[in-house]
Amino acid sequence: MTASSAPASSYKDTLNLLQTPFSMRANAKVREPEIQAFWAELQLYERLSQENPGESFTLHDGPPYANGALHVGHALNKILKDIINKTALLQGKRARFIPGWDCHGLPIELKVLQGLKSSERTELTPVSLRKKAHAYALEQVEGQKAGFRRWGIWADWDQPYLTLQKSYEAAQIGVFGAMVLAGHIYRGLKPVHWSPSSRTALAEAELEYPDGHTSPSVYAAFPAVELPPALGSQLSAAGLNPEDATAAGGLAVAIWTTTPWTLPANLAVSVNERLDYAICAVSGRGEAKAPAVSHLVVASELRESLETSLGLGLKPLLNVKGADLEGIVYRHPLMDRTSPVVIGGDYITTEAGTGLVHTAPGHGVDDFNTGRKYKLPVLCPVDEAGNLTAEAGPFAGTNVLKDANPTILEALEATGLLLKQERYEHRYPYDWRTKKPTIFRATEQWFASVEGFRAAALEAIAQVEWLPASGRNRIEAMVSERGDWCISRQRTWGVPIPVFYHRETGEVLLNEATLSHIQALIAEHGADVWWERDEAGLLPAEVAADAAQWRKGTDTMDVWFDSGSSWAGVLGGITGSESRAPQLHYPADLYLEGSDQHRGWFQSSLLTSVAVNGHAPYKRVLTHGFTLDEKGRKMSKSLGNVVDPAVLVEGGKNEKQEPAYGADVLRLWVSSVDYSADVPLGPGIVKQLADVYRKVRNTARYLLGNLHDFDPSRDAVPYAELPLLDQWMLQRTAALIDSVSGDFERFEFYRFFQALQNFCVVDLSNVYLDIAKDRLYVSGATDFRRRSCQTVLALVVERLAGLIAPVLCHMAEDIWQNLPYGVAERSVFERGWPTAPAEWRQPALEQPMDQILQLRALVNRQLESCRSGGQLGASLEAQVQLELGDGAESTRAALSWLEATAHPSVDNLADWLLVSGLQLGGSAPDAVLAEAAEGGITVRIARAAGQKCERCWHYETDIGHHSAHPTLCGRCVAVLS
RNA sequence: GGGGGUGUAGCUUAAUGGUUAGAGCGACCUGCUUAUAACGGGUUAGUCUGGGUUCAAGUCCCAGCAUCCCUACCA
Repeated sequence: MTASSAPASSYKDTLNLLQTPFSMRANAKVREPEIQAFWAELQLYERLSQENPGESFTLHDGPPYANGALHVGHALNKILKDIINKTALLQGKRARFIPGWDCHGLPIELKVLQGLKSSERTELTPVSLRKKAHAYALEQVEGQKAGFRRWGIWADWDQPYLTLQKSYEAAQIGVFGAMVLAGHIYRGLKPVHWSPSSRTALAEAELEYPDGHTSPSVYAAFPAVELPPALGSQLSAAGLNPEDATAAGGLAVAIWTTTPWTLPANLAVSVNERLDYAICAVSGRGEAKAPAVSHLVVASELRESLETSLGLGLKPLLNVKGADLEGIVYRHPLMDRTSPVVIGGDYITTEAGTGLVHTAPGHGVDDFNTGRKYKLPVLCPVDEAGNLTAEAGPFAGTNVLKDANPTILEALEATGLLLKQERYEHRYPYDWRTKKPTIFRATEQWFASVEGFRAAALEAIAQVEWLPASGRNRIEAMVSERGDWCISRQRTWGVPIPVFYHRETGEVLLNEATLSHIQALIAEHGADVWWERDEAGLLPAEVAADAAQWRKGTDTMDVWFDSGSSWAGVLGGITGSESRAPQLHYPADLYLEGSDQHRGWFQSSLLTSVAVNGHAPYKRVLTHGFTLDEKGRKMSKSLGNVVDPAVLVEGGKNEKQEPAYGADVLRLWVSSVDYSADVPLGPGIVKQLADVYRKVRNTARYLLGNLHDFDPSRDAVPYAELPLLDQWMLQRTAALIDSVSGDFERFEFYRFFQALQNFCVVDLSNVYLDIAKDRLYVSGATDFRRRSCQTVLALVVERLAGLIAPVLCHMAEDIWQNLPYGVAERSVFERGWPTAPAEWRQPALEQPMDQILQLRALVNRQLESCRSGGQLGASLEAQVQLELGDGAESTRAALSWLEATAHPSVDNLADWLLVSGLQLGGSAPDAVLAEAAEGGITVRIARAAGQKCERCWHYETDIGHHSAHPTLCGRCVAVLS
C-alpha cells in the first residue's frame, strides 16, 4: 500500500466496515414467502410441536366464520394466538395448534341461495342446497387459510377442524345426546319472527325495515271485574265504590296496540311497577262518543295527552303506582274469559300508548317473557299462513295480513270499548324476499335448559382465570341472567336435531338408541344422511319396522351449538370422540377471542361443557378488543377508514401509495397495542410501525455487518475479560431478556414492543453502537478492542433474534440465516427462548453508567450549542473539560469507579463522549466555545488540539509523525503497520 | 332503551393515592458522509369535561361528553 501518495479517501479501505447480505430493506413480498418455504422444508412447526421436550400446550382456536375476506380483526386474533404459540414452542413446549372454521349457518345458506337462478331455486332440495353450501364453505376456508398462512401463522393447516366434518358433526351429536340424556334438552314454545307470506321462520338477517309502514293504532278499554283489596279501599276513599267499578260500564284499563289481530291472543295487561298511574273519571268531550266505561286507568304522565288524542275528559281521581294495579282482573272485550293485570318490565314506558301494555305471550318477546313469569299459557291462535285458528273464536279464518284487523276492530267498536283508532307509522319488520310484513308467532322450538346447570356453570366460571379480570363479571352476569338457550333453527344448512315425531300423536322419539344410531350414521356419512334417507333408513333396527309412524324433524341446531361443541369435536372432551392430536388436551390451557365472544363462543362452549362434564372447557380465557380506526371509530366502507390486511401485507394497486409492508409489520402492530381494550389502526400508525420495523432491522443489520470476520469459537473474548462497557451492554441485554420474558408470560406484548424499541434505539444505537464504531472500524481486525466488541455483538444479535421471533418471525429467521458464522441450529426457532448467563446480571453497573450517560447528555447539549453556533460540526472536533464541584458527588463516584475498573483500551470517557480530548479538572482550555454548569458539573467545550486524522477522524497532536502516512495519527499508523 | 369497556403529548405507551407525569416514535432544527433511501445530536408537547372525597387525584367516587362491544327492541 502506498498511502503516502494516495488520496485521503483511500484510507477508507483500511477500515473494517460493514459487510452483510442482510439488506437494509425487508423486500418482504419476496423474502417472507421464502422464509416460510424454508420453515416448511424443515417441517419446523410439525417437529417442534410434536417433538419438543416440554409439556404440551393447548391454545384452542375459536373458529372464524367461513365467509368473506379476512379483515384486521382476524389478523389481531390469529396473530395474537400465533405469538403465544411461537413463544411456547421457543420455550420447548409442544404447542399444537389446530385451526378451525365455523361452516354452517344462515349467512352461507343465504349466500348460496342468492347465487342461484330462479329456475335452480325451484328445483332446490335440502340435499342439493347442502351440497352447494358445503362446497361454498370449503372454498371460503381455502381463501382464508391462504391469508392466515401468509401472515406466518403456524398451525396444522392441512388438518384443520371444520364444523362440517363428519367426525365433528358426530361429536356434536354426542354433546347434544349427552345433554338430552341428562335431561337438559326440552321442547317448548317461543315467539319467533314469522313470515306468513313464505310460511317460514325468519332470522334477524332476513328482515328489512322499509320506510312508511303504517299499522292501525288502537286504544281499547278492558273492563275490570275484580280489584285487589288494597286498591279497592283506596278507590272507596277516593269516592268510587269498588262494586260500581267492577260492574259493567265501570272501571277499565286502557291499552294500546298496533296489532289488533293479536287481541284474541291477549292473556294479560302489563304495567310498569315503577310508573305512576291515574284512575280517571271519563267524560265525553265535543263530538267524540263517550265509551261504555265510566273510569279508565292510564299512566299519569300520559293523561293529558290522552285527553287530546282520545277526545275524552280524563279527570284524575286517584294516583297509584303500577305495582298497586297488579291483581286487577279484567274481562276480555272480545273473548269469553278474564285475565290479570301483571307487572311487566321496564320495557313499558310512557313514550307512546297508555302505559298499560296489551300482552299476548304468543306474539311478542316481552309478552312471552312476562307471561312466563306469571305462568300464563302461550296462546297462538294463528297458523303458519297467518290465518286465525279456532282458538280465535269468531275470528277464525281471517288472515292477519288481510281481514283480521278490520274484522276485530269492527267487533270491538260494537262493544263500545274501542277508544280510538288511527293510522300509525313506525318501523316494522318485513320479509326481505316477499316484501310482506312479518309477525311474531309462537312456535315449537328446542331448548337447552340453562336453569338446570346454571349453578354449575357459575361455579365453573369461578374456576377459570379470566384475562382481563373484567371478563369474568361480564360472562357471570350473562350466565346468571340469561334465559334458556333456544338451540333449534328452521334451516337446512346445519347439523340436524336428530329427533322423530309421531305422525299422529306428535310424540317425540329421542333416546339413547336413536341418538347413538344417528351419531354413528353421521360419523360414517356426514349429516347429509339425515336428508338423504327416509325415516326407515335413519331409525335404529328395533324401531325401523314402525318407521312409517315417524316423521323426522326438519330443524337444525343453532350454529353456536356447533362451535360450542369444539371441545368435544377437536379436543376429544367427550366419551367416544378422539382429540385431533395427542398434544391437545381438554380442558384447554387457553381460549383467546374478541370480547364479543363472552356472549358467543366462550359461553356456548362453557354451557355445553358444563352440561356434559360439569366443568369449563378452558383453564384461562384471554380476550381482546375490536379494531378501530385512528380516531377510535369503527371501520366502515362509508367512512373510508378500512385497513385491508391483504393490502397492508402485499401492497395495493399503487405500491407508491400503498406499499407492501409485509406480514411482520402487521404482526408488529398486533404486538404494539394494548389489546385488552379496543385497538386503533390506520395509515399513520402503519407508517410508524414501518419506521420501528426498519429501526430494528437496521440495528440487526449493523450487528450482523460487523461480524463478517468473526467466529465466536475462535475469536470470542471470555466474559470476565470484557471491558466495562461491554459488560454493561450484556447487563442491558440480560435485563431485556428478563423483562420481555415476563411480558410474554403475561401476554403484555405492547411492553415487549416498547422495551424492544428502547433497547434498539437507546442502548444499542445511541450509546453502545455509536461508541463501538471506533472500536470496530479503526482498530486492527483482530485487536482485543474490536474482538471484545464483536463478542458482544454476536451475543446480542443471537438473543435479539430470539426475542423478536414470536412477533417478527420472518425478520428473526432472516437474521439467523445471515449469521456470518456457523451455529448448531438451522432455525432461530430451534435455538429456543433466549437466556442470559447469571454473570451478565450485574445491576451494580447500572447506577454509575446512568451517571455517566447523564453526563454524556449534558456534554451533548453543549456540543449542540456549539454546532448551532457554527463553531463545531462532528463531536470529534471538540475537546471537553469537566469540573466536578458540590452536588456532583455521584458523578465523581461514577468516574472513580470507571477509572478503577476500566479496561484502558475501551473504557475511556473521551471515547464514550465521542470527543477527541477530555480533561478532568485543571485549568480551562483556551478559547472556550461553550460552558455550562448543572448539578455541580461544569462543562467547557473547546476545539480539539491537533489535526484531524484522515483515517480515524480523531483530532490528534501526533499527526504526520510517520513519513509514510503524513495525515494519520500514531494509533492508525500502528494499526496499518 | 338496558348492561359493560375505554379515554395520559400528533402516534404507541409508563407512572403501590405521594418528587417537576417518564419513555420511544413522529414533527421541527441540526451534524456527519466510515450503518448513508442509514446513523448521531438538540428542541417540542400531555392526564376528555365538570363536580366531589383527601393534607395530596392521571389514579378513588358521581355526573357529563366521545367512542366501542353486547343486548333489547319500538306494545
